[in-house]
Amino acid sequence: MSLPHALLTALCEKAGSGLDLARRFDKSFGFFWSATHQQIYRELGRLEDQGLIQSETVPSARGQKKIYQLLPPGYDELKRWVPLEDEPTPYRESILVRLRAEAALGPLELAPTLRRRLEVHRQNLAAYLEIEKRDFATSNGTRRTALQKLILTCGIRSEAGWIECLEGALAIIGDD
Amino acid sequence: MSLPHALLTALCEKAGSGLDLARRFDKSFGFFWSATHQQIYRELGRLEDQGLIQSETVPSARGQKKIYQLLPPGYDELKRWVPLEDEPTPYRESILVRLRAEAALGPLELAPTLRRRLEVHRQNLAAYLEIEKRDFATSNGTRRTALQKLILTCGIRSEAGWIECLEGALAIIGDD
DNA sequence: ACAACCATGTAAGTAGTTACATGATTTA
DNA sequence: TAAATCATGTAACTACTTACATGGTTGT
Repeated sequence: MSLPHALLTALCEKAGSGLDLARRFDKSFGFFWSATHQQIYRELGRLEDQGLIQSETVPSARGQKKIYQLLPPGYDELKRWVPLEDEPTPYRESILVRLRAEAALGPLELAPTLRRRLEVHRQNLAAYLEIEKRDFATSNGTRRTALQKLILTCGIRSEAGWIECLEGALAIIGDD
Repeated sequence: MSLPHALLTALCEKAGSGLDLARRFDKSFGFFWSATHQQIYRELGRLEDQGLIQSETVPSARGQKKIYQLLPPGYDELKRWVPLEDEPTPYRESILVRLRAEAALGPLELAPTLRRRLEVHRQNLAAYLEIEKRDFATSNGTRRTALQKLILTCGIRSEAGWIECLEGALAIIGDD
């Protein structure tokens, strides 16, 4: 439900085209709000209809690019939204459902699936640590960078948590 | 997308009515797959149509209860599903979007919202620790209880992670 | 010429949310 | 007798996913 505000935030940081945004959502931005390019294009259209952002068609490179930028009303909307009450995202983790079913139904060859997930989270962790080293090497900068670093730390902690959880599960179910 | 399998797992553990399941999903089960009663009733209907579960209408207490139980085909379907490839749930955390916007737009009275979220996660953590103390006091039981404990530990770690993250954010933005 | 990529979309389907409806039974 | 709780649903809506469409440009 906060896709529009995620996009406004991204555009506030830097103007860009739909594809630019899709790429940012695939990388760093997508850690806290993932979205596909279809969602992004549709939502950019809505935000422009509402007068919160503005596009400029640029006949650059290949095809035609539409560079979006934040307008003052979009700025205001974002400021209004930020301090609103916030509910935790409903938790839905299919891997934990699988583990619970495995607990109830006995050995079911779940180990390969767990190992694949483990590999994914190890790679995520490595990527986040790389970003931390590259972008936040120098300790405490501004309030802004401190907050950005905190968000990254949150992601690092999350990935580390998954790794511990999955290693623990593999230790219990063994190699089936 | 795994609501049907979450329900099959819950019914595999113990038969029950729609309301029973809704209550279980509000408590322990909901930690790894949350669902509202509307979703649950609809999905139970579908699962019965597919012949995976069976209901027996019991004229008990108030109203009429429909007790569902897992049928052999439901059992088989669950066994088939457990070891399938599993993708991480797309990450969507509006509070992190708010923090990122706060980083970009300067002080915006976000502290009260952060404190409310912090309180939620402290209560969740306390509840999980209570369950751990109550249900998993004795160390290593069966494989089954070891897995259930692991899932709980995963939840404890997640809540502890949020608490650290939110305390860190409050330390940076102060009391606005 | 053809593959790979840039760039923006449409269409159809599934999953989840929000609001409301219904009726019975216990408790105050 | 009114409120709270048990118990099961329907209807309408929004968000997200999956598959496909289109057309231009660069590199081989």
